Amino acid sequence: MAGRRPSVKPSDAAHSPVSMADLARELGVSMTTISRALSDHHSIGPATKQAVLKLAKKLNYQPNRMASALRKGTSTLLGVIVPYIEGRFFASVVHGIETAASKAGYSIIICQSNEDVAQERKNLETLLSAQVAGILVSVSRTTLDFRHFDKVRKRGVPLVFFDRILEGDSVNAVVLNDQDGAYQATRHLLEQGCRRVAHLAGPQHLNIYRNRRQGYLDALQNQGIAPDESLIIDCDMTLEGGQASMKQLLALPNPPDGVFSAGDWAVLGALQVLKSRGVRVPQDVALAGFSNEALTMVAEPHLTSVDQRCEEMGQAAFRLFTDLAAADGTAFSQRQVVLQPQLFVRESSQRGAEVAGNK
Amino acid sequence: MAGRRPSVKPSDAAHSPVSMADLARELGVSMTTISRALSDHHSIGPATKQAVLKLAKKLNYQPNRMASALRKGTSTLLGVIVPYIEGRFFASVVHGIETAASKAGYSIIICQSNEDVAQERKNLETLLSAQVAGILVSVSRTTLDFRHFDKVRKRGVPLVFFDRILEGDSVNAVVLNDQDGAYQATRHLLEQGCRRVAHLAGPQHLNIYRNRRQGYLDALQNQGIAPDESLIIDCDMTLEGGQASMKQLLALPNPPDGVFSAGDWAVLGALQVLKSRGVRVPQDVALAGFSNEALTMVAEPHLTSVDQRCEEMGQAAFRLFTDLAAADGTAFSQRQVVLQPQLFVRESSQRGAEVAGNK
DNA sequence: TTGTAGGCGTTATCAA
DNA sequence: TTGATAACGCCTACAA
Repeated sequence: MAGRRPSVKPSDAAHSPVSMADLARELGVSMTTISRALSDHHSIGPATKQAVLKLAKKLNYQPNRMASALRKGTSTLLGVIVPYIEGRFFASVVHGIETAASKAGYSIIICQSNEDVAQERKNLETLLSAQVAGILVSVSRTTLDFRHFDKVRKRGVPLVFFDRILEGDSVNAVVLNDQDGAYQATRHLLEQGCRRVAHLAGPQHLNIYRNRRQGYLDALQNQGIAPDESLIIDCDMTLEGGQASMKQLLALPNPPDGVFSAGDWAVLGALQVLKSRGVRVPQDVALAGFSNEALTMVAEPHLTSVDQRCEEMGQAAFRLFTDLAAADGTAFSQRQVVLQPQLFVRESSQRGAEVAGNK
Repeated sequence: MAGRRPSVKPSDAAHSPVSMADLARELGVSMTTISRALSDHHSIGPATKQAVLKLAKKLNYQPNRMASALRKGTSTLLGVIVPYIEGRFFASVVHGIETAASKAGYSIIICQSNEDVAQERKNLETLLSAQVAGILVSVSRTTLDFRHFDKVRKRGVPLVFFDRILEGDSVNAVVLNDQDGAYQATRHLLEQGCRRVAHLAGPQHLNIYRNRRQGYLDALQNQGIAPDESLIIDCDMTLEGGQASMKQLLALPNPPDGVFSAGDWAVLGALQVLKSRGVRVPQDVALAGFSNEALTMVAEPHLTSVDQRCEEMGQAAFRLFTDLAAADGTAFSQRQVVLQPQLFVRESSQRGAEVAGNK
């Protein structure tokens, strides 16, 4: 191809970018004309417009979004705050947001709160100071009130919460119907013939885990089964936590024949304990988890799980932002988008004739 | 806690942020004074300085980073381009970058190229147009030349590549010593008594997979073993690809007793095939993978794998950026940082007395 | 259809 | 130690 690049010249110093003023000077017209040509304004001669565009391309003109934002008072930057970016869920949501945002001409600034309110507060300041057009946030585990978000509202910056929200407050949010997901999973276990379904419950101060527990209870009630408190185990949703919980359940005088866990790692822990004790899955104990992590397809047997629609959540969050931005601060009426989760049935819960594959 | 928030006032319109001019007016001093007080400039009376800071806090003043950047010609925004954000590797690297960056007062803008050069080109324009202070990039799979990066250099914007780089070109980069990682893994298999070690090789146009293959060959040579071409299988590094590759290997007249895969998903596929055929792991065939994905601890037996030091890579990339920025365009001499991978030995390759646990 | 001029919020230069 | 003033690059009344 092109010959090898000449060795870097020492005097290859920063080449200042070309501005509208440069184009104007070059063409002998005013900056207004340039501006209009580039922004596809009406009232501009097609000839001049073409000339401007051509020169812009030739000189490799790049608009300065900062200057534009400063002038217009609104940028094309979007702030996103997540507890952490690692792990399937948030990474996928961010993927969804970024994809939708970049299509619409927005860039996203990512901040991590590391599950710390203080950091979350700082993130908010950083983003406001960067003049973002909107902020999308999933609150940290340690966020107990909303006061620090008031600044954002006062500034008229659209604010959208996703997944983790503080309940009892009126906010714009995109959430998963965790309750229904849990209901689906539990009902499925019951339909597979389970009579005593246990629940590994997550930290109850988080809305998502409260809702999953409620969905579990709903499914039992719907089948006329009275909940048994000894079958509901508090669990931190880790692998080890799942193992401990399962041991606790097996130690019961009347152990369960099905387990619905609010998380996949915990249900994996449960599976490991069952296998180590020679308990058959799903014949003796059927299992279902929540999140549809990659591990569900690695474990043996494959684990039934509830999918959280991560990408859709990201897309929906972005759309909600654009809606709010379009409403232009006039109607900050709180809007909630609720996504429907989907149960993926796999071997760990399938007691029927043949074991259906992945899907 | 605090009483319930009053219902949203309809006239709760966008409250324009307080600027330096506001502070100046309020205190009856000039904007220059305000600026100096806030930027901790010398030559300012301690009394005035205190007054300014106090008022700033009271009125909740937030500096406008855009205006500052416009004036100073350099922002505190950092652009990051990755092929995709999902998946453990890039998410972790981004985590590392963000953590280091936010400590230093930078915010990061994330772009995904979706493994597409055209998109990558667009990302670059977007970032330049956002006036970022630097760009960190892991090139897409379809990037075959560097021309589109020249613009970045011409602008004097520090450019750092990480993990995936185009070889033969002089760039600033942080990479993993893939060759050594592969060498470690292969040597380990040989030390466990394997005589015929196969290799599942990734797409050879990517430097990382070429280097892993080379490391494999080096280890063989180091033990005086002549490489057997039939034991080196081209694989797309997916689960299915790993399955197919393993079947191919088992069909050989003289099948291998060890497999080093350039990726974890492929080695998982291999494991599945071996188990389904009743071949014992690690006794009959020992396995090792690359990436140290979460799945290595889920599979049974746990999989030996090479860790990529994702977070360190992110940190190192950011540090390299700051170094370049400090050099101030004077010395764009290419600098390479090479990280040392670490082999995590687990059950899938451990033929010794007792099977050591994780870590 | 085109041009002039002022300003977005900040910082740097100069003079007081 | 402080203040007036001019930029940075862009947009947009308003005037021509």
